[in-house]
Amino acid sequence: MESVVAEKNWEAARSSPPVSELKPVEVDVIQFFVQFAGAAGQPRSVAEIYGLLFLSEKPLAMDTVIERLNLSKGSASQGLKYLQDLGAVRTVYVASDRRTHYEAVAELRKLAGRFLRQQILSHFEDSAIRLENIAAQTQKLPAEQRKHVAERIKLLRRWERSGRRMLFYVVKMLDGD
Amino acid sequence: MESVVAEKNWEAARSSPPVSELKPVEVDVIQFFVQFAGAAGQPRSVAEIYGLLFLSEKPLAMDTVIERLNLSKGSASQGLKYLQDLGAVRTVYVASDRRTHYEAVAELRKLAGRFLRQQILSHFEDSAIRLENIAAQTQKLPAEQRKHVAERIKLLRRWERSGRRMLFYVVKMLDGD
DNA sequence: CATTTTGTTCATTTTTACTTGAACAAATTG
DNA sequence: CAATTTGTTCAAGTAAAAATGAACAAAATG
Repeated sequence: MESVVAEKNWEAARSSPPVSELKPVEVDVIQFFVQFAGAAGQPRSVAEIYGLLFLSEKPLAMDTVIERLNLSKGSASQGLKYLQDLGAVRTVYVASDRRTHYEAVAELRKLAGRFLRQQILSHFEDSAIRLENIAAQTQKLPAEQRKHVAERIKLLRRWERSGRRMLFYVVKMLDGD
Repeated sequence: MESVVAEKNWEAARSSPPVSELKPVEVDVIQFFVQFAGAAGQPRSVAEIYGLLFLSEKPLAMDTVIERLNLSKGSASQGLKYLQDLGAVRTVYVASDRRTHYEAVAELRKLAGRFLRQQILSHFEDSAIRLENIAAQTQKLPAEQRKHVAERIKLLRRWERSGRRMLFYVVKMLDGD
């Protein structure tokens, strides 16, 4: 019995607004984002932050994110910065509160479009040039090998163009609707 | 002087066919695949194996792969199995050689199609059901929250459908050409 | 059927990616 | 301008992913 009372006192004596546990819905939605982030090669903490903001009715300050998700200051700061750079989160001014508040960008176009551009398209950046360089090396090869290798590299260059075209196409589809 | 001779003897005495170092072109092409694999969340060793086979004129046995890439037996075995399951590599029978030989599947359709199906599409598998479950939970929420949360989950479901549709579309594009 | 070759499996090690927390800087408040 | 709040950075710790190599199994050879 005593222990219960003690616990209650401790609860009551805690620093001002008691940290609200995540509600079941929140847990599930965040979990949903986390699982997707896994597929997209994004760290768990980033997905958690986005999920929390996505479901939140109003913008949240970093403190709140830290408390509700039990994250470290570092992860929260870096994660929010990352999301902001990605364009998945934007800052919001809240009157009479010094702290920066964040809200989720919830438009698939922007979200997916920027993600594809930054995470995937960037990998195509120098690949064309690199393939040129490789193709150049072909010259120095003995005749028998040259033919086959050149063939393969030609194929690679076709793939590169196909991939690029397809990506642009997908991005365009997203933008258009 | 003696030491040099000794080295030469040692060289000469090595097990039958000397392990050929990777040629510059091979290094570059493999490096190309490795960098791409990074973007696609695939392990380096797998990319190396595929790269080597891609450029090889004839199918290679596991031994050769191990020697030329300096891989462990384990990595080679697992990597080849993985690539085979993915459909990126196929086995080839070579007369008068007991060992299994492997060659790269070099058709973008098959390659990318299977990759998208196995690595991405699978993540969409249960997501629809999970979103249903989440939506159901909405009922238990106090009225004020319910509206907003329900809205968000509806949005999520739209995203899920969009993503799915787009993926199917891309896969179809690949198959069709 | 003993021996060698070929290949798989998996516990362990190594490497990489992620997270933490403390030190610091900058802005704000009284 | 001292004290507090807010936020960033980064060295160090932790967890997750990948690679290794030894033990094992299966098939082939002589």
